[in-house]
Amino acid sequence: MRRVATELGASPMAIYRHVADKDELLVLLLDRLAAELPRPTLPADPRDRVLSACRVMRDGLAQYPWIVDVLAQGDLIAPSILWLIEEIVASLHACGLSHARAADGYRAIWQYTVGSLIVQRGLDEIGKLQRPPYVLKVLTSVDPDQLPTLAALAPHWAAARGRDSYELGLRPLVDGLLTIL
Amino acid sequence: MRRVATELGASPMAIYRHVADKDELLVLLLDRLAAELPRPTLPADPRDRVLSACRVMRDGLAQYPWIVDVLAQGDLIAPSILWLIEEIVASLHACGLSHARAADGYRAIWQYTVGSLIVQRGLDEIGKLQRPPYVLKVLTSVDPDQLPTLAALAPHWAAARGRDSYELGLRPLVDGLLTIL
DNA sequence: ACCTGAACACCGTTCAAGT
DNA sequence: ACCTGAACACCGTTCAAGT
Repeated sequence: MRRVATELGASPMAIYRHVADKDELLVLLLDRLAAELPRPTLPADPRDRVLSACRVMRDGLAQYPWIVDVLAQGDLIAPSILWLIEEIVASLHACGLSHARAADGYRAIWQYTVGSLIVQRGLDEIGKLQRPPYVLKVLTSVDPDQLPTLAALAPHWAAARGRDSYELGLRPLVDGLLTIL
Repeated sequence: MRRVATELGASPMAIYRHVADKDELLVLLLDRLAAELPRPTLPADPRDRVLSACRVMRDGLAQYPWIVDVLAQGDLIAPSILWLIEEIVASLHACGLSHARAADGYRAIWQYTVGSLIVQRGLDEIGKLQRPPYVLKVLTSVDPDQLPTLAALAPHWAAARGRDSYELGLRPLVDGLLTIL
């Protein structure tokens, strides 16, 4: 709030005439950014449509690193992004899922998306600080006798850093959701 | 740091003789909690073993709400929990995944787990505050003409609050990871 | 070797006062 | 109707000084 105020050339309290608290300002900001999000034409195939809509959601949320902190607080949604959620649940439904399963499916996708964004942000922050990642150090210096598989995976962790981490689980997750057992 | 200090009956700066900064204290604390985690006997079937190990990880991390904030910072790992990660990647490997795919699979599972914990914590916080959830209000008051599927799902969101949100996507995700296309 | 007190540079927010 | 200044109750952390 103080930083915004000085950037506006006003006192911190001037903001509180227009907004109840920090949370309200963040919802308004989030909603404005959501409204500016492009609405790309999505594939006709419902399964591809789910995947594409998810990627649009992820990319939109990944645009600003502070959004993740807001999402982590929970109970915040941008009304002007509802069309995207509709797109996802409608496509899940079109894939043959019941309404109940589509709702659960969206929740699972949402959880995965939030997690991916948070983990990615963490990696980016470490990368910016030029500090060697502690997680990587621990994972690549395990005792091969005690933890053989982990030791064998050592070279894979560093290689994985670069690739898009969202795709890793998105396809499997959506595949799994659409495979009714 | 100040709260810990007063709880110990010492000055805030006394802590800094034993620990470099807040992060170091948190890793030590996280590692101690991880060391105390029970090591249950996991199912022999590798697929069930993955699922069980994931649930142990989730339950361990869900024990204290502050852990989520620490994880959100990124680049923190408790060395004394490596046996569980070994368990997961070894089981994925035993299911037929290559080392590279097992590493990617673990990352996907990790992302989903972090997301699930964060979303769940958010819901719990709102529940504690007795405030009616804003997300729920928005989702259950959509225009049926504009967003028909979302409107049809309205009753499902409230019902979903109670159930365990981790299970929602864990099975589908692991199923999807183990289904090589 | 271990701890303390004062201080710095931050937060979000309340409250009374100004125009 | 809109804004300001001082203040409150917090943070993590530095730095010099104490025993």
